[in-house]
Amino acid sequence: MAVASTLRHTGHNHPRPPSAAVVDDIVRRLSRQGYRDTEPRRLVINAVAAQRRPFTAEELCAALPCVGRATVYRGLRLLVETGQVCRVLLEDGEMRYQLSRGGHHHHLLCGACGIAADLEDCDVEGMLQNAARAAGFQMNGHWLEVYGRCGECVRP
Amino acid sequence: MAVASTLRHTGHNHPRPPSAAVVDDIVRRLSRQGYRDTEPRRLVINAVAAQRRPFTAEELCAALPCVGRATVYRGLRLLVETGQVCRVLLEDGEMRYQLSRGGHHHHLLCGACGIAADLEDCDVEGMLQNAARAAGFQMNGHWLEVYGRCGECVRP
DNA sequence: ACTGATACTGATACTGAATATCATCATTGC
DNA sequence: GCAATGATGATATTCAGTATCAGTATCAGT
Repeated sequence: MAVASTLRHTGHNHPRPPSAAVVDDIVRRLSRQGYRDTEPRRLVINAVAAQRRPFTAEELCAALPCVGRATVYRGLRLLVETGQVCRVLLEDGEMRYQLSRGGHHHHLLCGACGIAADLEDCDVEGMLQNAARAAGFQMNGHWLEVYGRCGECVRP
Repeated sequence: MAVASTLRHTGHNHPRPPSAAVVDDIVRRLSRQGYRDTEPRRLVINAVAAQRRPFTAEELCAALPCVGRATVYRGLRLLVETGQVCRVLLEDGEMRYQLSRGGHHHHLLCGACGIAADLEDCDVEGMLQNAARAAGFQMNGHWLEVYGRCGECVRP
């Protein structure tokens, strides 16, 4: 039902060389939880860290032709479950993924170039808590995405 | 990747008798946009209006064994596109649908019984506008879902 | 270093939601 | 009524995601 949105793919669109430190960090955190350090898994993490914008599981598969589909999907799911990758909901309902920089945050999603920036220092929680309580509802969590145009795409 | 959540299905769970006025209203609005008034389509609208909680397309198909699958899917999509049915995002990422009572609003989603109440009178827009602008972002829209427990499910 | 328990991999098969196709039918404007 | 055309639904198809399972790699304990 979801339809891929047409994105204007601008210059800042190349996969970035993933910093080894970031990848090592993730592997270490997985290790601490009993997950092994394998080459295919490192390849997946590497590819995830190389993405510049929210990606789909299929895109990851395409970027990793030498890693089995099942392994890519399992690796991605593991990263989501351990909170190292966060889900990003596009305006049309499509679900994508992105390396999480940790902690609770929301995304500013540019409909033109597809970039997702993090929105921090925003106290929606408090406001929502109050509004929910007023409706006799006990709030435990929320999901928020903000759509629009990033600075790069507004100016010209 | 999304997994169906286990819901405690409480008493307030029967499909409600859909008010003919609501259905007629929807049909009239579709008519105004050039869509025909057909029996299968009315059946779909009827079933949508009868739902007590957010539903999936498949649930709708199951509730309408005498209407073709394709027709159910087309009907539902039409209602979403014309803004008469809104999408509801569950905490686990599953997408469901619900009859929209019109206008922009957010949902209070009970993880226990699955009910979705509307959250009104909540000025997240303003706060988000400011936060986005501060980040050099031009906000055009947003998606917000609130998760927790409804009054019914908290009390006992 | 060796080894055994076991977590991981990946080719393949499978599932299930959603859509495309297309001959037939129903609705609406005239 | 009647023609134009939008809608229907059986069927085939696509595609993302998962289950299976035999074989492999990893790592803790020796």
